[in-house]
Formats: sequence, structure tokens, C-alpha cells
Amino acid sequence: MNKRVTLKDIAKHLGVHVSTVSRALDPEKQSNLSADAITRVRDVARELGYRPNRLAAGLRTRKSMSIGIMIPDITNVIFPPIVRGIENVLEPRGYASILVNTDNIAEREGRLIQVLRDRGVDGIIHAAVLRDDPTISWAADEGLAVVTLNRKVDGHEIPYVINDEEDGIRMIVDHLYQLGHRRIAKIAGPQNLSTGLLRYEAFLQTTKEYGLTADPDLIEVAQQFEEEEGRKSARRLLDKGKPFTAVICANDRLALGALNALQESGLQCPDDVSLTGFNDMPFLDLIPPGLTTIRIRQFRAGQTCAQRLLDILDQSDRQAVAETILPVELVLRGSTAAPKS
Amino acid sequence: MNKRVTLKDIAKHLGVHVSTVSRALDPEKQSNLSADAITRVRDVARELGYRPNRLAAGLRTRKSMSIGIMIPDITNVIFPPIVRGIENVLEPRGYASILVNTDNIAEREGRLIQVLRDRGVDGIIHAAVLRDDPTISWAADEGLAVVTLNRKVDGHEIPYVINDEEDGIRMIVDHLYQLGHRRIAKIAGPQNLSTGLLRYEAFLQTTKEYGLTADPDLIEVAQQFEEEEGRKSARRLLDKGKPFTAVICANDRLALGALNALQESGLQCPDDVSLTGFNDMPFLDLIPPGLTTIRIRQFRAGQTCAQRLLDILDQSDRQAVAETILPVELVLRGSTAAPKS
DNA sequence: GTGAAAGCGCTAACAT
DNA sequence: ATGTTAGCGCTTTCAC
Repeated sequence: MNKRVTLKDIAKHLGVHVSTVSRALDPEKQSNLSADAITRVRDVARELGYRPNRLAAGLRTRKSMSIGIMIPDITNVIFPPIVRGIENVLEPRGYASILVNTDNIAEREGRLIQVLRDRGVDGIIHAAVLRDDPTISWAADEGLAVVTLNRKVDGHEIPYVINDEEDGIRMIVDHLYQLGHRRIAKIAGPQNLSTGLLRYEAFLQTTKEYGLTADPDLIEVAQQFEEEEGRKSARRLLDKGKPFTAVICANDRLALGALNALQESGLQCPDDVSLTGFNDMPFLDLIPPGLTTIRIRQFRAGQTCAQRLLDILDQSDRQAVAETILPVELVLRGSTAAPKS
Repeated sequence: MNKRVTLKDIAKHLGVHVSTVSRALDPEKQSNLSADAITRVRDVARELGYRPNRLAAGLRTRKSMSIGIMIPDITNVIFPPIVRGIENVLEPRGYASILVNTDNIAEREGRLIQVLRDRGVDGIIHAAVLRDDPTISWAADEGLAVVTLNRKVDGHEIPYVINDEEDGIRMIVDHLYQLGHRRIAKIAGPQNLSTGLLRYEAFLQTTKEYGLTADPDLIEVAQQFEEEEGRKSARRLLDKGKPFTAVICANDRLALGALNALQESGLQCPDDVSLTGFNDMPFLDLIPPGLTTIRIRQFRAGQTCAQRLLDILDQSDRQAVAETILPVELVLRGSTAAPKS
């Protein structure tokens, strides 16, 4: 356990002042130093195995070169690609990321923002999707650079990156409509999450445009984006006895749960009921009958978010592209077909 | 963008010295302070919205209260639960984690260890599984607390947490043997990863114990733990023309690829060939015919690793439980059955 | 072109 | 029980 080499050590070694060493090691400041001094410092630095102490530098410059990533839960398969996308952009620029999981609990989210701030992060990418929380606005007010993913925060000019949820739902409704479906049920996601709300609203809007009757009995709202909730919701739809030929689910996991419920009731997908998801999770293509879904480019969303954050960090005026809407894509698989009748 | 409240601000507010404020806010140091002073400081701290600057504290105490987590790739579904398990233990204790992805590239791994050290992490949990890299030993030598997951580092008393790979393979071989399989093929994983090597060695050892002939023509070594490699390896096995009734794959992804190759060749699983994986990835149960596999408790592995790291961090003597072997579990599904005859 | 000095915010001896 | 002083390692004015 040898003590770490500091600027002072290098300075002592060369008989120069620490500030000289500091300058020699900073590409920006080398201009006003003798070329000779620069090389000598660099050589000794390498020789002694010098590594800068970023905490000390950060304390002085008030830039920690670290950012916080807030997501609901890394074990949810849609988030790892987002995280990787973010790091793909940030890491080459010298930023480290501190990852925190909010579990969609407001209290936890608030606490974690504090934690991130205490650690001096320069910015936060907020991919957790609670619709109403005051803390993130507060963080932005406090001077932290913030970009949200999948959400707009009302009353604040916090830049956001969202996927085109509405277009996704539109493509699904259109696809089902073209196949001949007219009685389309909906299993919506939690309405306190922006994705849940947006997809639900888009469903209502689009079905209306297509002249489909919005039968309240054909709509269920799941409390969580989880298989079990999808199962229960589908059960409730079936129990009501109202006929339907297709079910649009707010995400893939709800759809997988619904699929399970249908099968338990002896219904075949897509023969008896067509089913759609949203997200295009990994491995979804391997699960029969293959879920028709909307593909979101999670990796790219992460990259884009990170780029927006860098934009803000680079230009101190804090003005950056306010809105970015990423395109989504319809993926056709075996779970949708023309209704029998 | 208001400037942050510091200890000095509180001190000025109360007309006391910063050190008094510092002490009043530190639960450990409150003993030798008047109860009155403590409450007054706390009240003002809350009133002004004081938040400690951990970078400054860390610079002074040489403890950043942050740790590094090194994994190959967070988008690999087996790692998120590990990460969550780690944070489940570390976060309540006030540690933040910096996550880095090595992509199993030695050069990248070395660089990232440096990055973590530059940021003053107190320790590293190393869940990347390259078998030979000098850098992690170097980090341990430098005084960083290190725990590895899934790997022992030779010649260093670095504590490690591993899953009982050998027992897993043994259970699989036994299961297939009981079913009546005698000609068992193997698709091994990359041999530069400890899991790849350990599972391969366990296969050789166990089949020998069971008196099964180790036909080199029934063994393929995949270059990556990926579906496509599994597919190719299975293809090569089939092309050789040697008969086999079962294939033990080094992990689930290789097995899924192999399954694909079998099906393309018109072979049914398990009717013509039984197939096994390793890990029990999420959603694996939904993919037909259901892969018989070994379940690893990833979340618990993460928790255990974190606990070991805390052990080291807490007791300065750096002596902790050197080895932890976690039990694994056989999960029977539809991909294994008795050979046709 | 380089040195001196100050200070980021905090903690930890050492006083009193 | 509290104040004084020093310093973690770095950057950055201001001198010369």
C-alpha cells in the first residue's frame, strides 16, 4: 500500500513549483510553458506513476466530471441498453456515471437526487418516469444540468428526450384496423408513469380517429408494468364477457401476462385474439407466437440523452435543444392476424 | 442557481466555529458537545438546507464512500441482478457505486481500474471474468479493497465469491445420465473467462467419473457466450456426424443458439437431442421447449460480494472471508428427456 | 515562463 | 465544550 503520487512529489523531484507541474499536465495551459519543462514534467509523472486526484481537482474547479443516472430498476431489461448508450457517449468524454435505482418510489427518488448532489455530480440523466415529482425541478433550479428521458416536466424548461409513443400506438391501431379488427381492447399501464399515460391517451385518440367505439368495458388499467398485472387485467377483460378480437397492451410484459391468461382460458393467439406489446424487449422474438410490438431504440435514446446533457454542460448558458422525439418502429410477428369471424 | 450552503455559512449564522458545526453534524463526535449547541446547529443546518459536500469530506478523510463495480456488460441479462444485489447492500450504508463495463477487453479493463482509482473509490467489486489480468492485483496492492465475483486471482489473497459451477455441471451430467444419455456432447464457453473454463473442466471431470467416453469430436469451444457462437458450435458438432443424444452448453445463450441450429437441421428437442444451459436467464422459461438449466442466484451473489467488501472496508486489517461458494440449483424443463434409444 | 499564495469544503489534531 | 490551526491535492489568480 504505497501512498499515492501527487503533484507535489513531482515538483519536489524536479525542483520546480507545483503550479508549474499542474500547468505542464494540463493540455490547455501548456501554451505558456517552456517545451522543455513540459517534457520533463511529463516524464517524471509517468516515471513515478502519477495519477491525478479527481476529487481534489473537482473540489477546486467545482466540476466533478461525474453524472448521475436515475432509472427505476436496472433489472428491467429495457434499461441496460439505455445506460450503455449513455456511457457510450459520456465515458469517452471523461465522465463517470453514478447509477441509482428509484423503483418508482417518489420518496426514494428525492433522496437519491440528494445523494447525487452531495457527490457533486455535474448533471443528472433522469430516466425514471414518475410523472409528478418536485425534486427534479428543484435539482435543476439548484444549477444541476438535467435531461429527462421519457418525460416532460411541466413548468420547467428541462430538456427531454422521448420516444414517439403516440406514433407507436398509432401504428399498432392502424395495423390491427387494417387486419380487420374493430373491437379492440386495451390494457393500459400505470397512469402515474408517463409512458403509461401517453400510450393510453394515444390509444383513446387514435381509436377515436379510426371511428372505433371506445367501450369502457374493453379497457383495463394495470397498476404495474408487470406480467402478473397483465394476467389479471386480461382475466378481468374476459370475465366481463364483452367480445373483442384484439388487445393492445401498454408494454411487452403486460402482453406476456395477458397471453398467459388467454391461454389459460383456452383462447389461442392470434387465432382467437390478436395481441400487441410495446418496447421489443430482448428475447421477445423467441417467445411464441412472437409478439407484434413497437421497437424502441433504447441504446440510441441513451446516447441522445447523454449528448443533450453534454450540450448543456459545454455551453454554460444552459440552453440546449429542448425537445427530442425519437422515432419508433412497428415490428410484426405472429401474435397478430385477421380476426376469424 | 443559488450557491451551496457550507459549514462556514452555518458557523457564521450562529457565531460559532466551523469545527463546532462539523462536530455537531457528525453523530460520532456529538458526545463532546453541549446538547444545546447540537440542536442549534442542526436547526440552522436544516433551515438553510445544508448538504454536506462529500468530495471535500473525502479529500480530507481519504474515504470517498464510493465503490467501483466492474462488469463485462450491463446489457447481458445476468448482470443487472448482480448490480442490484450489490447496491441493495451498499446503498443503505452510504456508498455510491460507479459502474463500468469492460466488454471483456483487457486493455479497457485496465484503463477503467485507473479511472476508478482516480476517482478515489474505496473499493472495487470485480465481476468481470477475464482470467488473467495483472491490473486487478495491482489495484489490490495499491491499497484498494477488492472482491472478485466468479473468479479467483492466482497468487493473491483477494477474497472472491463464486457460484458452485462444478456442482452445477455435476447435477446436469447426473440428470442426463439418469435419463439414460451416454453420448453427451459439450459446447464449452470461452476459455479465457473463468466460468467458461470452470464449467468445461467440471464437465471433463464429471463425465470421467461417470465412465462416459470423452470423445473430442463431441466437444466444441465457443469463442463468445453468444447465441451465434452456440449456433455455429452446434453446426460443427452435427457436421462431424458422430452420434450424440444430448448437448451440455456452457450457458443459456449458447444453448439457445444451439437449439436454433438443431431445429434448422430438422432435429427436435428433446425428442432427438436433449439440451441444457446454465444461468437460468430471465424469461428463459417462456422460450420453448423450456431449457433445463442451472439457476444462479445473481442477486444474492451481488449482495454477498458487497458484504465481503464491507467486511474488508470496516476492519482495517484487510482480512476477510477469503472464499465464498454459493450453491446453485438444477431447474428441470422440457429440453431434457430420455434418449429415444 | 515560473513561483507564491490562496482557497475549494471539510476534518482532525492540538490547544484551552 | 469549543476554538485554532493545519492540510487533504489540486487549480488559479497575481506577481515577478
